[in-house]
Amino acid sequence: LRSLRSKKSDQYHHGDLRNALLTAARELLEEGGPSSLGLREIARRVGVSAPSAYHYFSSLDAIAVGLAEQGTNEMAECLAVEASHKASQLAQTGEAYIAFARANPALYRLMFGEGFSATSKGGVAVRDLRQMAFDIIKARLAERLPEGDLAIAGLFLWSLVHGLSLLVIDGQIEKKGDTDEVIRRVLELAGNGLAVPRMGARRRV
Amino acid sequence: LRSLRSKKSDQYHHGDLRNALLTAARELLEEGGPSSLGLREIARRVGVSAPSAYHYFSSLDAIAVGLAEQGTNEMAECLAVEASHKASQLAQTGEAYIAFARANPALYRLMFGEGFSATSKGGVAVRDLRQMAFDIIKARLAERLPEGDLAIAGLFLWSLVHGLSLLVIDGQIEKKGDTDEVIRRVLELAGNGLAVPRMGARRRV
DNA sequence: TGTACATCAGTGAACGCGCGTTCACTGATGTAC
DNA sequence: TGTACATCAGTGAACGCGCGTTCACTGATGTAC
Repeated sequence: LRSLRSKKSDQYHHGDLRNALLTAARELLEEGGPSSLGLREIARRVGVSAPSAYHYFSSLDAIAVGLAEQGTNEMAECLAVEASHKASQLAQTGEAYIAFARANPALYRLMFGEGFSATSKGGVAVRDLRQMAFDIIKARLAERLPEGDLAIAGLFLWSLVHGLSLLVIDGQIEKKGDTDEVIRRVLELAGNGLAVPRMGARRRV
Repeated sequence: LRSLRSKKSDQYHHGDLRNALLTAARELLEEGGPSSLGLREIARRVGVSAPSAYHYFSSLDAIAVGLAEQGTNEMAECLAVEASHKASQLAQTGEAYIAFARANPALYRLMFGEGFSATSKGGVAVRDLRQMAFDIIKARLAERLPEGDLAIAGLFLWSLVHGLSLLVIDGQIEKKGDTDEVIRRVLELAGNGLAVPRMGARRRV
């Protein structure tokens, strides 16, 4: 490709415009949230006219779906990392999940439909992507739980990490205390439950 | 008030325009999601000119905050309902929380900042409202747990019901099975935890 | 090596739209006398 | 009971804006001969 040979950026043919658009879109997304995504602004950042985007995406919506796809793939990679101890694998998966959301807060929200209009077909495309993420979580759980409990246990764990991710992203956790430590302790409760402490089973304080 | 005496709706002075605007805004919100809120459309629905709204709200953002306030108050009422059995109070509070979100999905999302631009001051106003909801949850927990565990346990429970609410709202739970039953069983896990089942402690299947 | 040509990536101008907000106003209300 | 008046709720027109998308185009590219 010409673009790989020449660094001159002011040439007529860009050479990798699709990726350049996605990259700019992603920066814009993280700067201003899902609702700030705009085709004209994306093109502006790449230094290209707005209509040129239509050679690669059929609409602004399609760009957003492209970002969500990127996000899903990256998240899958993060969750696939091998745990260092088999025993704490679940907690580590949960932490990896939340770490991804914290590193890409607006992308994470986009992946859950924020910014798509209620009528857009992008919204349903994104829902299917989410299912992939869920399947990964369930696969992790399958190594530890009987199959009958899997659906409910998976939903339980997904709800927990999803909710916690959003609360952390929203700045809703109290200031005091290290955030990583707080996350670790909340996930720990996922294993133990909230039941009134049984004798001899002291919870860490 | 004149409006309470007369039913003629085509009079120059509306009489209760502020509430009428909020009501119309709320309907619009639930129809099209937080991003569909528009001052002109709200006024249109009430049958009033757009600028008239400025007698009651300083901006569109202020209307959205007004809706979020309504939502927070209503949610607080839902959570304050006395539990029928002391033992299952926590689960019932969780179910009430999720029931509110399901009944007012777009309002619930609005309460968590969706639809506010990243730079708007409405966003921070809404965050303070959320803290109120959290304090109620913690107050519920305080009746069952030692104070030292309260912050983490509260965050655990809040994360779980928040995440589950959103997943249900988003239509992300599997079709098969009654949704209420699924919610009940997930909340049940909050008490028991995911730990590998201990002998004699059979989980319902 | 040179030239004609098909391909198609990127352009500039324009369309139509609806938005939030401001402004000077008009019309209804209730009160003071 | 009647009239002048202050108040202020609601209006119509306009401003300026930026958006997503379409269109006919232009300019660079690489290939076939």
